[in-house]
Amino acid sequence: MPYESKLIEEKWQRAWADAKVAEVDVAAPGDKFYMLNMFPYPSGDLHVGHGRNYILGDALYRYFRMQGRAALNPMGWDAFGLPAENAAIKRGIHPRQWTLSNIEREKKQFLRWGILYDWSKELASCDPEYYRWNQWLFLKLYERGLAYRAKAPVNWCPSDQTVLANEQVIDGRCERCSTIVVQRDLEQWFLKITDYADRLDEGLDTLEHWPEKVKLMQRNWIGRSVGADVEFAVPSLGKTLRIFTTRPDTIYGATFMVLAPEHPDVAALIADNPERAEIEQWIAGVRNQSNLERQEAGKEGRFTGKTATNPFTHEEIPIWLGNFVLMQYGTGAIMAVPGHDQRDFEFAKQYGLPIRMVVAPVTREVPNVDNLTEAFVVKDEFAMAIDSGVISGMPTPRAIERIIEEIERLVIGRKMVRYRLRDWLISRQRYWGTPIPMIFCDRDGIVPVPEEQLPVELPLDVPFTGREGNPLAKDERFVNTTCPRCQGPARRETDTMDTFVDSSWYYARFISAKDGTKIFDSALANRWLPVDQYIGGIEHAILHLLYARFICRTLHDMGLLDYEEPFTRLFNQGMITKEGYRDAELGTWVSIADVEWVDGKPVHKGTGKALIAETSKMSKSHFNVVPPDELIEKYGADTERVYTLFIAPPEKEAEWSDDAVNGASRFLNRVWHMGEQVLALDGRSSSDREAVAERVAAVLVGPSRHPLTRKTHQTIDAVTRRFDRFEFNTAISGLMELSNAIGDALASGDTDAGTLRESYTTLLKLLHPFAPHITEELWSMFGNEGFILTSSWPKADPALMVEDVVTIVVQVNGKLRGQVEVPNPPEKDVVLAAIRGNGKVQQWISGKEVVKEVYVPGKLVNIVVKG
RNA sequence: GCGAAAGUGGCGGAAUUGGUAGACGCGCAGGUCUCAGAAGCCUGUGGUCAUUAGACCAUGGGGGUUCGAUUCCCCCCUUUCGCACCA
Repeated sequence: MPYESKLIEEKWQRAWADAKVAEVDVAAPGDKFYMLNMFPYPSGDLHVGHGRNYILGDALYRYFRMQGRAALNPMGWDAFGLPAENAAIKRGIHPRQWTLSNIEREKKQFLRWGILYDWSKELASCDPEYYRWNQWLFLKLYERGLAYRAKAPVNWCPSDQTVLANEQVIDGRCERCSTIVVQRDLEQWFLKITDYADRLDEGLDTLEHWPEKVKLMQRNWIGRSVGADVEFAVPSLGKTLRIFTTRPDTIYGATFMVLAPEHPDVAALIADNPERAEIEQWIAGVRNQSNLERQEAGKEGRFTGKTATNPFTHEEIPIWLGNFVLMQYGTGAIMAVPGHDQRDFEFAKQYGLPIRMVVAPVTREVPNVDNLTEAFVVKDEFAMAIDSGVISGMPTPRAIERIIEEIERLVIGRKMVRYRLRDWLISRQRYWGTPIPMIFCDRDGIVPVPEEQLPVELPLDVPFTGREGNPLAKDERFVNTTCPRCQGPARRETDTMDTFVDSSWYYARFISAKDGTKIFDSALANRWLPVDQYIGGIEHAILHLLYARFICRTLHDMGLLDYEEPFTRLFNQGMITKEGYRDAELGTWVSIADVEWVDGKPVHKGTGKALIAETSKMSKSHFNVVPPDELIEKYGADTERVYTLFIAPPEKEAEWSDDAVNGASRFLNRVWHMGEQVLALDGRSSSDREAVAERVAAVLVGPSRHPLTRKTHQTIDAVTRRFDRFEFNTAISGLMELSNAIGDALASGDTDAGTLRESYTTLLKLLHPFAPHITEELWSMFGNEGFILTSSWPKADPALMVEDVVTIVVQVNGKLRGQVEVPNPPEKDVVLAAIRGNGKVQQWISGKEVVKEVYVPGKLVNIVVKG
């Protein structure tokens, strides 16, 4: 009987769905295991690259089920977002309709892959029943002072009349229309993630099962720096300017100050400067530049005309403005120490400002300032302060501590920890998102929408032109409302929330997805959270995961959750790439249908122009997408699953190869036909004396120590360990080895039916997470009741795993001279060959007299050689 | 520039604590079956030399530790990724 993947797969997909095998009663007791794939944005078609992510999760889910865990594996949709709105503008489909039809398509695809989700807990962020809790969360954050409104510079596309996210700005231009993006100051809503910077940083230490890489990226993003804030007096203004520095020990070398052009005190500083007009013009120019342009322009600055007093040297030092000082970090002002900071050094050189050395290498001469080509930046034990008052002679780490004490004693500043992290700007001038539940009243100002009025529903019948900003702002029925306080006329906030807000707490909602009375059930959430295994792409290493960690802490502080960390274990799978072809001159991508091969080189069919082959992420615009449908049609979903996990270690990027899929297909076909052979064998021998003798022998002598049994138990052990370590590729190779061994045993005919059957059914169980349909079918063909999915994971018997190995120790005059392991029972020749073949051991043997050779199975053998 | 990870056949990649480098698969070659092809099955497949037995060389390069190094240590080279004027 041929292996009919299509029939088998449809059959079992229906059976699992009918039996609701993946539905979990969250109130029932059990050894809970919450696993979660990052919920997808429903963009339409899923390709094999997406498949890797979900197949991997499903394999794990099935493994945990077979291990007897109460595994929960829910799925939902990150359904708000820009692409839906763009589709509406481009094709005249309502974002909601577009999104919902995509959800249907993707859901079907999950089913076809044989992925088991608990669909009873499905959620979509564009559903008012979901986003009302998003709004509720916002109100709670507002109550706690964690949501605030402020003016901030944003990316504005003058052509599209809208704000763009940073990701939507490509090389300073609008992603859609290529118009140059400008900076605009707008009133925006922020979430105060900076209040949690320290806790988010410290929490990383508790995440033992997160990839080091992700933790490091988050740590860098948060950017914790320890230093000091110091006040510098400005006598002419009668006030002080506060700076932040991580190197207070270099304060004796601070020969000037630099402020960001946006600094609030700039106006006062240049008020009576004769060059004021020019300086203001320069500031305006700098403010208009993007960060990139600003950096490319090099170091530029202007002298304010005023000076500040260095609190330690008591010198008057000039106050400059500089394009390299950022208003968003620290205090927007620095003390410049050109001798020991490269940026200050470059600025000083450019404007001829004094440079002074106040740190020197411990072991070498003090570098001569005049010959200096770069700043001397060393802050370890091998540097010390010089010419620096009380800290002179101290190694840098000690000098930093000491000078901070001094700063605090003089009450001119204090020790300070600062973070690079900025507050989270969540306003989007976009339609397809959660409306921010706020009302503007002329009398009462900003008034939150009362909880009982939630959700503030997104009106569905709005026009989409794509050219007049947010359509929500044009909808008078939505905008005009009454003030909850004074009942007078008021206007609604028309900005919607960043969709990262939606995804920052969805994992908790799954536990009580249909609860219409609260955001989630705390008691149940505390039982099921945190997520035991979270799976998703590395592209979310910072934003999504950081926001989720932040919101989890705010929920914790509201008393809704016992946990601060939402995800115990994190796994980032790698991307699947594929070769595509692009025009050698223009760089534009060409459809594979238009590629023709001439002398082994790709050329364009129509024009004959040379093409370059380039491997990249699967994308429609690169014409390198592999849709799963044809693949499943031709080989079956099980083949795609096995191939996808076999292709490479799961965390690595992997290149798709249409040829290599054959390998997985052959493997499953072999397993299928082998099953038929084992079944036939079984039927023949089950009633005869051989089988009875086997069973008697098994009881009397203990289990078989047949090599196939040993291989089977070694495989159980290896596959189990590899599952725990996410080494799916080698787990599958181990299963291929076992299947080869069974095939050999079948072919040679020297293995009894019982041993073969035992090994084969074990293979089916171990293979099930990877190829669920075929194994479920074969399992039932062997007359087993119930799903293989709900059967138990095999256990390896250590006694049956051991290879008999003899370790041979070669000693010369009692001194260890070599050691080799050889399989038991060792023939004399084998031992000698092993010794000769093992590196340099032969040199110790040759010319010496072997006085003793002992061969004892399973024991250490000494070969003592007389020197 | 700063930080991190990684370099093993034609390719994807294996190799518990240092212990027969190249498992498993792709590809390739030969064979079998066939009128022929496809699929399947069998055999071979790191390099050099050798008719064979076998020998030597090989895990980016160089050095070190060790009886023994893909693995541990030092230096160098290359690639990829992240951050990027964060004081």
